[in-house]
Amino acid sequence: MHKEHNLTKNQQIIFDLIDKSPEPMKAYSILFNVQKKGIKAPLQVYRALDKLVQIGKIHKIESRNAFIACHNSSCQVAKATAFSICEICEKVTEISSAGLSKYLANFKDKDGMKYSKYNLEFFGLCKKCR
Amino acid sequence: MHKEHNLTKNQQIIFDLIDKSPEPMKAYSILFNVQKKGIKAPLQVYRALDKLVQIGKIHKIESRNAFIACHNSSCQVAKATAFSICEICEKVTEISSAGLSKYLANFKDKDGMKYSKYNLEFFGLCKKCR
DNA sequence: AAGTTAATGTTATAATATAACACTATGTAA
DNA sequence: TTACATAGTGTTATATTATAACATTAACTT
Repeated sequence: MHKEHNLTKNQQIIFDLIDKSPEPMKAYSILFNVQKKGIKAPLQVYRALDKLVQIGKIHKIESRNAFIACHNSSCQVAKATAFSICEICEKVTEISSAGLSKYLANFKDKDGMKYSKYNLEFFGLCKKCR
Repeated sequence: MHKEHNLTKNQQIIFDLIDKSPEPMKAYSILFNVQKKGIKAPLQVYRALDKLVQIGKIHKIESRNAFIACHNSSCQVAKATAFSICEICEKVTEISSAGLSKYLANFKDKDGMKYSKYNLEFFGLCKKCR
């Protein structure tokens, strides 16, 4: 569940674009798409992306350097993320599994260390590509 | 458990360097360190890294664009990796937990999809930094 | 010895991301 | 309502990470 943040103009433009995209978007592809709206420089994009990630409106898919909108109301603001990634078509889906998130949130390593955050990426073939 | 691969000269040089490093190494830092051994170009480094990742001798820490040697004899050749990362000192440790790897290897999503591979990164503060 | 596959060396360039600085907008508190 | 702090903007330049393309060499296979 997202605390409401009032997005600024740039943040809103970039969030809307990512939110409408059926697939993760890369920073320079975002840049290309918003140039007609007056966002001209990479830094403007990266700044908006940083903020959107911070507040949990989008997530970064680390293995792909790409960004998707968060559609998981149970995800704890960028603190606990899990994705499935198809290695053929590159489709990415956010996983929301109560069991998984509970298991990982409570995971302790050998030293009893608990973690404040995690990111999990599963790879395989999606239905279509199998 | 690693199948034995005969590393080539470049692969061996680069593996040795990473293996001796107490922390993950970045590609261009590797390049800098092996230039005296005759490896002059980024591509030579990236090619060796690709191969080493493929055969499971090293892993890439995706959130850091850095590489560490695999010290986990139970890790299934780059198919199932988990790390803890300290957000202050950036210390990275490979996690080997039979419970965790069993849980993740058997994880199925809502559609019953099983995955052939995963990568998990936990973030928090290490003992020293707490 | 010929064919195949993997690795190398090299130059160039693509793709991803941040530094630094001057300026503007917004919210908060006296 | 002014002044202060904080966050966001616009801009130029540059750093960092990664791959394309091509000619060559090494190693393995039959």
